[in-house]
Amino acid sequence: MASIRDVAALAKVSTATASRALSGRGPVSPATRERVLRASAELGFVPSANAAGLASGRSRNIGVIVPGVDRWFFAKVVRGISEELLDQGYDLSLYTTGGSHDHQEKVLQDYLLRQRLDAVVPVALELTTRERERLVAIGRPIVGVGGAMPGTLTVGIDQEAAGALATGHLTGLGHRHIAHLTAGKDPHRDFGLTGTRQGGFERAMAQAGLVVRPEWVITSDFTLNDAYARAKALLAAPERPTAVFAASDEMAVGTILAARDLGLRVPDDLSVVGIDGHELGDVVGLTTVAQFPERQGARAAARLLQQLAHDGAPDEPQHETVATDFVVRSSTAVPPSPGSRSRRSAASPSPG
Amino acid sequence: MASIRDVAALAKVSTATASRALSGRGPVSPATRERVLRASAELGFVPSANAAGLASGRSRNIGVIVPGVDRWFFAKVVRGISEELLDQGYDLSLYTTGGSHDHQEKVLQDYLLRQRLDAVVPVALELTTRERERLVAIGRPIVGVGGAMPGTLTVGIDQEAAGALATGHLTGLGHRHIAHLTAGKDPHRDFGLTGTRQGGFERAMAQAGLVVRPEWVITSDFTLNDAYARAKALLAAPERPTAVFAASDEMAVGTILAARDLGLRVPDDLSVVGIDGHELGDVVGLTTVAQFPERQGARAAARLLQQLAHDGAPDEPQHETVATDFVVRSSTAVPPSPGSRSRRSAASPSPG
DNA sequence: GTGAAAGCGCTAACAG
DNA sequence: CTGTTAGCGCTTTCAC
Repeated sequence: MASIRDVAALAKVSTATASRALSGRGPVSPATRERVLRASAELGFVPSANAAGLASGRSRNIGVIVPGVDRWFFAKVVRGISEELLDQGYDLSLYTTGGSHDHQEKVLQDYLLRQRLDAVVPVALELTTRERERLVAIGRPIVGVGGAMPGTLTVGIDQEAAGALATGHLTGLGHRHIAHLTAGKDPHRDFGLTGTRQGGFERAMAQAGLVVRPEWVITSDFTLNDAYARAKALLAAPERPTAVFAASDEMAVGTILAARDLGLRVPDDLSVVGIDGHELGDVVGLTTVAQFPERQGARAAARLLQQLAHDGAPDEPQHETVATDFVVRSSTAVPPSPGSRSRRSAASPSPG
Repeated sequence: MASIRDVAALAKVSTATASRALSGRGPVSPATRERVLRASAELGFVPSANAAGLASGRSRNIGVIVPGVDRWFFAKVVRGISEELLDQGYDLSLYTTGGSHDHQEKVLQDYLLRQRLDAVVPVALELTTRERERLVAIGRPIVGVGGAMPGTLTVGIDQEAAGALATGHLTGLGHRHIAHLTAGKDPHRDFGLTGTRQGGFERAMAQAGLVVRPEWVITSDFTLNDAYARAKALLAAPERPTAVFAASDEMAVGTILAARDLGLRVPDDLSVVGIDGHELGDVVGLTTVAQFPERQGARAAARLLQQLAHDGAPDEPQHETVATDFVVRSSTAVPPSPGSRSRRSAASPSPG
C-alpha cells in the first residue's frame, strides 16, 4: 500500500507538493504535477480516506438517511444518489431508520456525529423539531428528497399538484364517484407527503363540483397487498365508485387486481389512476403520474456536491420541484353508463 | 464538538485512559471507567471516525457492493445487512456497480482501497478472476451473499435444490409439460446463480423421467414485465405447457398475469411456481420457494462482525447454506385433464 | 512554485 | 491500572 511519501519520493518532490498535485488544491507547476501523477499511477497510490479526512476535515462521503431501501421510491432515490456520487468519487454511507424504533435516534445522535460525512441527504424523513435541529447541528449541508423539510433545501415533486392532476384526469373523463386510497402516517416510516396528495385530490374534486365521501377516502399503507384488501372491500360494497385514485402505483395495481378478482373490468367498470411510474404499472396498463425518483436522488446529490465545491456555502432553503410526467395508459376511461354497469348483481352503484 | 481531551480533562485522567475506558480495550478500573463514561455522556462526546480509524486501522465501516438496490433481492439483502450493522454500531458504505459499465472497475480499484472499510460484502457479484484477486488484495474479511464465490466465504440458499424443489412440486402434481423461465446473464448485473436454479429444474425433470424441451426453457431477465411478454408468447402458442417454473417470483407473477390475459385460469389451466417469497406473490396466490434475503444479509454481516471481533481471523472459505421455506398457495394444482383444457380454441395443447 | 513543519484526534506501545 | 510518548497518513499554513 503505497503512501504519499512513496509518491513524493519517486517524483522527487516533498509530500506537500505531492498532495497539492494530487488534490488540485494549491499551485503546482504543470511539469511537477505531471511527474507526481505519473509516480502516483505507477505505484497505484490511493490516498487513505481517514488520513485525508482527519487532516482536511473533508471526507468525500455523503450520508443518506432513508426509512428503508426495500420500497420502490426509496430504492430508486438511493440508486440515483449512488450513481451520481460514484461518478464524482464520493462514498455513500447508508442509514436505514425504519427497521427498529431506536435506529433513527441512534443515527441522529451518534452515526451522524462521527465527522465522517461531508453532507447528508435525508429521504422522506419525518423528524420532530428536536431531531431536525440535531440534523442541522452537525453543521453540514443538507438536501432532502421527498417531502419538504422546513428550513432545509429539498428536492421533490409537487405532491399536491400530482394528486390534483390524477384526480382531474378522472373528473375530466366524467367520473363523479371517485374514491381515494391514501397512505396512513406510520410513526416509524413516515413519508411526509401523503397528506398533500390527498390535498390535491380534494382540490380537484372541489373544482369539479364533487363532494368527497369520507368513507371513500381509505387509508392504506403504500403496499400492494394492503391496498388489494381494502379495494376489495370498497368495490364489493353495494355502492361503489366508478374510479379510484391511489396515492401510489403499488396501491393502484392492488386495486386493479382486486377489481379483476371481483369480476370488474378495468377500465370499463372501474378506472384506476396512480402516482409513481412504477414498472409494475406497465403490464396492467396503469395510468399514472410518473415521478422519476432516481432523478430526484441524483439531483439532490448534484446540488450537494455543488455546494461542497463552493466550499460549503449552503444554498438558501427552498423546495426544488422536479417535473412529473402524466402517463395515460389503459386503466382509465369514461365512466360506465348506468345501464351497462358491471357484471355484478348488486344494487345500483349510482350513489345518492 | 467535544474531543477525547475534553473528556479526559473532565474525568481527570489521561486521554489514553479515556480512550481505553470508552473503547473497552485495555484495562481500566471500574471507578475510572465510570468517571470517564459520565464525562463523555455529559459532553456528548462522539469519537471522530477518521481519527480513530487512522490511529487504529479499524474503521467500524463495512462496504456493501451490490449490482443495484432497486431490485427486490438486493434491496432485501441490503436491508438485512444495514439493520445488523446499525445494531452493532457499524457504518455501511454502499457501492452500486450495475449503473454504468465502469462503476464496478472504479469501486474495485479505487473506492475499496481507501482504507475506510473493515470488511466487504459483495452481493451476487460476478467477478473476473482478476477482479476477485483485487477484492482479496484489500486484505480485509469478505463474506459474499447470493452466488458462491470461489475462495471466499459466502451465504446463500442452495439454488439448485430450490430449483429442484419447485420443479419437483410440479412433477409431483402430475405435470409432464413444464416450461422454465430462467434469467439470462447480463455482464453488468450478473447474479451468478441462475444457472443452478436451472440445473435443479433439469435434475427434477430427469428424475421424473421427463424431457426438457429446449424451446420451453426461456431466458428472461428477472423482471415481471419481460417475463409477462415471454410468457404470453409461450402460452399463446398452439402447444403450451401445463405448468411453468419461473426462477423468480416477479417472473412467476408476470406469467400469471399473462395467463390471465389470455383467458387461462391459474391453476386450473396452468400451474405456476416461483422462487423468492416476494410480497407480490401474496395477492395472486403464488406458490413459491421463499428465501428470506434479509436473513441472508444479516447473517453475512453477523459473520463478518464476528470475524472482526476475533481480530480478523478469517473463517475458512465455504458456502453457508441458509434454509428456504416452500410456500404452497393457489397457483399450483394437478394438471387439467385433456378434455377440460382451457377456454382457448387453439389446437390441442397436449404435446407430442 | 516548493519545502519544512505542525498538526488533525485518536490509539497503542511502553514504562511506571 | 494509569500516564507519557509516539505516531497513523495526509493537508496546510508559513516561509522561502
